[in-house]
Amino acid sequence: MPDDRTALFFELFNEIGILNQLAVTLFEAHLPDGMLISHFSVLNHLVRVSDGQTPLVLARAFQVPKTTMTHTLSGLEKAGLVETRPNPKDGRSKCVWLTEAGRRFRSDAIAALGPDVADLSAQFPADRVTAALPHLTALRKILDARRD
Amino acid sequence: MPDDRTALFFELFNEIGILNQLAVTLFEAHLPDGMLISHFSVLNHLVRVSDGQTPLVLARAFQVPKTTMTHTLSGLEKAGLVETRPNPKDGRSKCVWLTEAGRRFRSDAIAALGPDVADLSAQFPADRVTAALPHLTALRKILDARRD
DNA sequence: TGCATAAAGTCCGATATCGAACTATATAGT
DNA sequence: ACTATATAGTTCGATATCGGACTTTATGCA
Repeated sequence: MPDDRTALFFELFNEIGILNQLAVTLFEAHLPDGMLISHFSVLNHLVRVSDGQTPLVLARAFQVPKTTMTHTLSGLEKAGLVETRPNPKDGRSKCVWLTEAGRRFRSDAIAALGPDVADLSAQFPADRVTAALPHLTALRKILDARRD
Repeated sequence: MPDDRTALFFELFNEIGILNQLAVTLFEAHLPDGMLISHFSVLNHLVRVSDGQTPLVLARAFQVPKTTMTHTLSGLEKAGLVETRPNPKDGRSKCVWLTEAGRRFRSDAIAALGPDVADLSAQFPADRVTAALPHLTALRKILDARRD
């Protein structure tokens, strides 16, 4: 009966999947060699929110399994973009800190993406972003809460 | 200077990435054993749009590399959900056709997802979907056109 | 017609992702 | 304090994804 509604949600998620695909491809084209969106996203998150967070908190922020976050962080650490220290509050845990190189890498990446973003925002004005974003955020929170 | 705009787009794509993650996880939880969203999405596309399309057309529809589509289709074919026949118009090419099992699989999957979607649409009404969707579609088309 | 270039699909190698099982530490209940 | 259970993180094995190279067939141009 609410087959229309089902179809509507499928269409939404389909569109989200394709957009994600396109955005990842676009962004990764401007990142150096082995760096992926997953790496950049974590660095960006650490700058925007704050560093010193634990891997598990980061995994939850991006909604990826913790094994995936372990792998991503090990790549960042090997590249010298983050460093980890024991969590003083919890012996099982670690905290992830940005290095200077990590901050620089993030800045450089943003600068490299600048022209593309400028181009994009010429065709897709900021007010359309701000029109769509609250809906997406709301939906994300609902899905997030369901995942219990 | 338009650093705000850059940040805004990053936020949008970040939200899209997380939503994609959540949606894939939610959907795959209801698919049988080895079946993934990639498989379901292709079946759904073949039903909604039409079957008989070539792998390359499908790859473009989902914005994935053609090697990925080859792999996904081989999984579907091995499972007996699609079959391929030579393209009568082009000797290099094949056409992908749904089997009865493929149509049934897609129906069953949708039925299995029904309760979740119903649940979701109770919390996130259809008009919010229809409010957000045109923006996403427009952005997708812009990104799509850029990729030349 | 013949030849150069492009396009469709596959194969291969590298690696990102992820679930399951494991280790070490914390927490809760008695 | 002691034991049972839960949690943080890693390791391991399987596989999805993807870029690059290759094969085969089309197409464009002389």
